[in-house]
Formats: sequence, structure tokens, C-alpha cells
Amino acid sequence: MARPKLHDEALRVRLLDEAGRLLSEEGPAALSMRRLAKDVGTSTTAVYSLYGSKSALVRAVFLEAFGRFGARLDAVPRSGEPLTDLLRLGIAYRESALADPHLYSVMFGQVIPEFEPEPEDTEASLSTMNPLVDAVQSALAGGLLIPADAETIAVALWAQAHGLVSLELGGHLPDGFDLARHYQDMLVAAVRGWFRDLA
Amino acid sequence: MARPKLHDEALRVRLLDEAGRLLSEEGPAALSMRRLAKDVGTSTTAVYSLYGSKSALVRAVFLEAFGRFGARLDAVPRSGEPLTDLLRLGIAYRESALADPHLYSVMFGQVIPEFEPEPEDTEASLSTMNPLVDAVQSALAGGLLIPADAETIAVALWAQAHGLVSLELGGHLPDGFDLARHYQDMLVAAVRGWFRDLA
DNA sequence: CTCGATCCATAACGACGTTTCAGAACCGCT
DNA sequence: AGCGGTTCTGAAACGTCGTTATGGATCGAG
Repeated sequence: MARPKLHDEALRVRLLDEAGRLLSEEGPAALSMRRLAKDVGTSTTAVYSLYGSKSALVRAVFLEAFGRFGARLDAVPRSGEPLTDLLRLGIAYRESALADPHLYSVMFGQVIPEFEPEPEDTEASLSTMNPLVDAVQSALAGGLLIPADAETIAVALWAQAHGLVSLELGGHLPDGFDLARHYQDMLVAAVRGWFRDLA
Repeated sequence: MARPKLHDEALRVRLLDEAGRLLSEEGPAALSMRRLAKDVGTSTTAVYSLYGSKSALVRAVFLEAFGRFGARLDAVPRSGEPLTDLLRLGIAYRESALADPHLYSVMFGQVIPEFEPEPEDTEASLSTMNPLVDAVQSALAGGLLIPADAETIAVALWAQAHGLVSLELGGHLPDGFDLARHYQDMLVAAVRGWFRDLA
């Protein structure tokens, strides 16, 4: 009938890996379809037959990145103390972002013009918030916090961490400002804002 | 000696205005040097003789956008009550961002690959934080907050607002989550986290 | 071994940022 | 007025990008 396929699943994975590597090590500008094909030792046609477009390729990287990111947060050891866990999650959040800034900017910034997340991709980003929701719910159940929607509090805490990391990566913080030195205190304050009683 | 210049300051301003308009109304992808030149009725050479590169052109838009953004925050009427003012500033922050999302993403995201802010551009972004610092200092002077560096608290509050707005604009919030409904409470909690005594 | 179907690498297309280049436009001078 | 030389300008060229068309290569079936 036909010749056997070279553009197979193994190649798909290799392309995805190399795309992630290019992004991580050389940034968004380095990720071109031609460059990717050459680095993997195939042709641009292969990338198109497997992914269809650069947008779809980057979406695969995007989803993979959120998967890893969520896994890192899930791997944070829990203490049973919800407030401690919230702090740990916040610290792990920053560490994960700083470990691969380019991937973080693919997830949350739109540094690759060809790709913009679809509405259905929103749930991927929620993998970063779900561990938070659990800890907030525990804290609420323990009566430590102002009675409020757990999702609301989780979004606020997520935004606090994301905002700090995003400003840091974007180079928007004041000159000489050492975020590492204040980050924990900021997280503590962010959680403390929802305390029922001041501690 | 020579012929008079057509590529003068008036054209420079028209180019800057049109670049801002293109960005605001059609997004980053619409801003190309050819398109910009055509819309203004000149040639690409003109843009290059006046700005030198797309990077420099976008930097001008970037600085202008921060100028307007800072002016909007400065224009927020002050009540004399620092906590009220912090809340007002936070609300104005979101309103300003939502009024022109594309410009906001040029300021804080890197949606135009050709342009990346230089270290010296950091101070431009601080125009968004300076009004905050003032209000925080007033609150500190009144003994309302935990004794801490005003800059630290201001950065934390800034990041809270930026994080929320950034997640909202990026479409990362949970389905059906109405940020407008919770935004004020979140700001209150963020400030409350630095209270000396719980109120 | 031939045929026909299938796949794939090369080359092409339009658009991009940027630069080159030939000529048009102007001034001072005779 | 006419000319020379300098400066400025728009059009075209270059290399790269995402994407697509194409023609040849490769295989199983008969």
C-alpha cells in the first residue's frame, strides 16, 4: 500500500522535548519551526504533519509545562498545619518559576505571538491553584480564617505569589530590591489578611 | 547644503501615536513597521531614521504608557485616610489596566518579541508603585501597620493587584470566577495582612 | 518487475525587520 | 539662472519567519 511512517509518535515526543529545551535554554525567540526541525534532524514538514501548526506545538509545551508545574506543587510535603502548607506552597511556587523562567513565561505571559491559550486551556492553569484550595479549605474548616469562599482566598494567594514572581522575572522590582529576603514575610502577610483573629 | 527634513519631530509624534493606537485597538501582532509606515502615509525608512529600530519604537510606547498609567494613579483623589487611599489606588490600578489591556501587556508582559525592557527602564515601572509607597508611609506613620519597610509593603500590595489583573487578562482565573465581585475584599485582605492589630 | 498509492524533503509564497542604493531635492555659489 | 555637491528619501533587496505546494522517492500488491 504505502511506505512506513517516519513521522511517528516517537518523533512527536522528540519534537516536544526539543521544543521545551529550546525554550528553556535559549528563550522564545529561538523556537522556530525550521530550527526545531533541524535540531531534531528532520524537516519542517514533519512538524506540520505531527502538530499542524506552531500554535498547536506551543500549546503542547504549554500543557506539559503546567503538568510539571502542578506536579512540583503536589510534591510539596504537607505538614497537616494548613498555614505552614500555604507558606510552603508559596515558596515552591517561586522556586519552580525561577527554575525555568522561560517556561513560566510561556505559561503565564504570551511571549510566543503565535500561541494564545484557548478558554479550554484555563483548567490547565488551575493545576497551580488546586493545592492552594485544599490548604485553604483545611484552614477554613479549622476556623482559622474569615468565613469566605475558599476559591476566592486561593485566587488571592495565588495572585500574590504570581504577581511577585512575575514582577521579579520581568525586572520590574526596584533597584536592589531583594525579593528572596522579603518573600516569606509577604506570603505570611497575604495569608494573615484572611485571619479571623490577629496572631 | 541639503534638503529639508521630512522625517521631523511632528512625524515622530504621529508615528508614536499611531503605534499606540495599533497596539490598543488591534493588539501586538498588528504593529509592524510596514503597517505603521503605511498607516501614517510614509515609508519604513522614515520610521528607521526617527527611531532606529522596532525595539526603540516600542520602548517609546512603553515609556509613554507608563507615563499615562502613573498619571492615572496620581489623579486618584486622596482622602487623607491611608487605608482608604490604598484601596482606591488598587481599584484605579485595575481600571487602568482593563481600560487598555494591550498597552498593559506591553508594559508588563513581553508580548512584542523585539522589545525587552532595559535595566534603566525599571524606574518607569516604579511610577505605578510610588503612589503606593506614599500611602503606606502615611499608614506606617499613623502606627496602623506592623513596623516594616514601606517599600516592602508597597511591593507586596502592588504585586497583589498586578497578579490579579494579570491572571484576569490572561484568562487564567477559574471558569465563572467574577473578579470584580471579590477584588475589593482581596485588596482589603492584602492590606489587613500588614495591620498591627486586627480590625 | 511494474504499478499505484503514500509519504516526505525541497522549494516556493507572502510577510516580517532591517539595510542598501540610486536618484530626487535642496542649498550656496558663480 | 544654472550648476555641484551634499543630504534625504522611497523603493527594492536580503535573510528569516510560518506555512503550503510539488515532485520525486519508497514501499506493498499483483
